[in-house]
Amino acid sequence: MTYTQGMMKRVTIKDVAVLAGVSPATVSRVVSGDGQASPEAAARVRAATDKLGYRPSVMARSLTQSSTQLIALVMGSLRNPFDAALVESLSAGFFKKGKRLLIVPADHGDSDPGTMIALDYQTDGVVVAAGHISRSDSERLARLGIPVILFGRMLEAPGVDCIVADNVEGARRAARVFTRSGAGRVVVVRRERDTFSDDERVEGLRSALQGRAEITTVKTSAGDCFANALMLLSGPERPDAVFCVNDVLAIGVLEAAASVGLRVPDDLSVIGFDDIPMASSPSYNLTTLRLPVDDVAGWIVERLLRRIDVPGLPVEMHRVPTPLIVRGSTRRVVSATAPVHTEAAAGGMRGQSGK
Amino acid sequence: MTYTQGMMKRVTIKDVAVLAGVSPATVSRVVSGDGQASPEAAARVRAATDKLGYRPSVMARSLTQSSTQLIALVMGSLRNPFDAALVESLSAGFFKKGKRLLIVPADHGDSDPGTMIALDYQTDGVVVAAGHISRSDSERLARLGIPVILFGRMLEAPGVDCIVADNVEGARRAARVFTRSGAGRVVVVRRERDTFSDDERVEGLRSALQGRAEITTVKTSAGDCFANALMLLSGPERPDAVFCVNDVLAIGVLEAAASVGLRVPDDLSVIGFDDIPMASSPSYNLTTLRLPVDDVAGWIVERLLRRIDVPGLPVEMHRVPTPLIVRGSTRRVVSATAPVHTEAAAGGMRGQSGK
DNA sequence: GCTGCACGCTAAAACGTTTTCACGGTTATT
DNA sequence: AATAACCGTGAAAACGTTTTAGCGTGCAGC
Repeated sequence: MTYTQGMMKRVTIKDVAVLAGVSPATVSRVVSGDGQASPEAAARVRAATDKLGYRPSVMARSLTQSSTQLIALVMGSLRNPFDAALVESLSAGFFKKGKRLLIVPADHGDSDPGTMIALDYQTDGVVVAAGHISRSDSERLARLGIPVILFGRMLEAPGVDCIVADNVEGARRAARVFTRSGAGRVVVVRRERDTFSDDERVEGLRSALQGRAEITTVKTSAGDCFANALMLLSGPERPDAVFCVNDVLAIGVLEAAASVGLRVPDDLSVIGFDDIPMASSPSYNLTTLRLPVDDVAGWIVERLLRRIDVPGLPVEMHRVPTPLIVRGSTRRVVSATAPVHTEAAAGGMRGQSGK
Repeated sequence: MTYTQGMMKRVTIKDVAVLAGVSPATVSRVVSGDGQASPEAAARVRAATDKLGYRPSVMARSLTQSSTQLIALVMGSLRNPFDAALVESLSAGFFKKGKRLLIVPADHGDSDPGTMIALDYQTDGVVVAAGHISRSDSERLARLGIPVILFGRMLEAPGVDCIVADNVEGARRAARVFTRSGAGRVVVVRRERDTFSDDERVEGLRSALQGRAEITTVKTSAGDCFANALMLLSGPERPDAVFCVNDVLAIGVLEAAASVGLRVPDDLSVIGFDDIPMASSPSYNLTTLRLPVDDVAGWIVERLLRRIDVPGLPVEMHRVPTPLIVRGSTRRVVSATAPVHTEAAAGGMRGQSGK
């Protein structure tokens, strides 16, 4: 099937103007809504736009105005469900506010493609959801008045707001669970590449466990986690507790434990981080530190819009709480003090027995 | 910490021109690379751009040129890992070709926001990865010379290329596995909302099983799948085979089966669709029809770029093969004729061992 | 009857590019 | 030697908007 080659010209403000019998300026004022126009002129213009199906060109508009309604989102792999959920939530949040998301894959060879694209397209803002932004780049953006939000990492730089999970406190909660259940040998499973958040989580656990348990660290990719955990759990010095810097790794460990016949949580406690949907599935039932996606996305949207509105705002470093979600991968202990979220099981009140 | 309010003006082609001692036209020619310029002029211009950190404004450029290098991606929820992987793969693929992805959340109230945004931003193309595009909208885009790629659904419309999994053949392969293992009661689990692909999959299975098995259909959301499967599997008329329109649902069924103590594949065969990474995890080990993400994304990228280059191209309807990946959730039978991919158990060679 | 003023509108400038046109100066072709 | 082709360049137009400046009109206040 071929079709008419008649690639029609775009309908412009001029077309509307002649049809409505007014000047382009008047059309602009009616369309953008702010200027003054007589009711009958406005009516004629509206009729014309409807008839022609006119839509203003953002490109042309952004030449004279400052705003493009575009936000650059620097994102990495979406293989981790948490990241996928974050992108989805951000996308929905910004869309509702009339902002559009421009995807920039991180780590694609070039240095800081986010900055480049933010400049090329005159983005209203930049959200760095994965990867990093260099100080010099962020300063360059700040100089142009383009605000930046950095997730998962702290950076003290002008025009850069940061939002990071409360990693240390989360890890401390995990440590408390381990010590209560009398874990003596704890293994920390983390990603191969060191990130700010992973460092904080591991360091938080280590300091909280100081002297109470023997700690060893394993680095692995998500893909190899199962195999590595297999070796670890079938070796001579088997740990009795494993802390993973995210749920995906934790699930790999759970798989391995099941595979070698270890009973969880009796023989082995496992705690993850993020609370992705899979964590609560019956076959995993993973105790974890929740990193509330929608809260994160919500804060980012609010904060960025706010900063776009009022450019002078001092930067903010936001910590989002990471409540402990107790499930079946850790032994239930009587909690004396710590406020702990538990999940109401179908029938009975699981846990909750606060003293 | 406050910073200098000095929101510097953007450095424009004029600034470069005066610094290099040439006209803006020459700068443009040097920067865009195609025009003719003397070596020494080019050198001076390049020195100037480097010194000032000049980047051309895509917005301004797109006024005179036709291209914005922007592709609108209409996407839905990313909760299904397949969709997340597709978005990631598309993003990487287009980025490598110099195109940027503009996210448009589908089903956000407005009718066809994809069309709107494609018009507003003068997108070079539109990829509909989730949801639909109406015939009138696609025709409107075609009239403006904006090509559309539709994934997961067929639409005969000018300027719209379609790519769809070979659902019927995939479902037929599943049916063959079921009949070989002597399944008599087959349940089809599908999503609540009917989609083109789901319809094809279900219809494919139904027609292939015609008269050989009793088929009933269950509709469920991913969230309720476990609960619904629980009821189904503990009821009186327990099925001996379940076909799910995607892996996420299949995993819910597997969870439920484990929960009620059914042995898979002895008591129950389960087949999914997509082959998401989780499907090959040891605790699920799901037999499924693979929908190869990277092939899909690759085709979309190639096709869209091709069509942007040569606008007159006749539309194409592409079917991507859906090989059967045999794993542990179905009984192994001696295959006489069908070419079947199996996974090498120990080594982890995915697929490849086809006869 | 003037002056001053708000109103509705248009003409024109501005935004930052690319592209067309024209113009000298070389170099190649007859 | 005359003419044609070509090359590098700059001035200016064009792209589709918004915004500023300005121009009549009608109206209130003296």
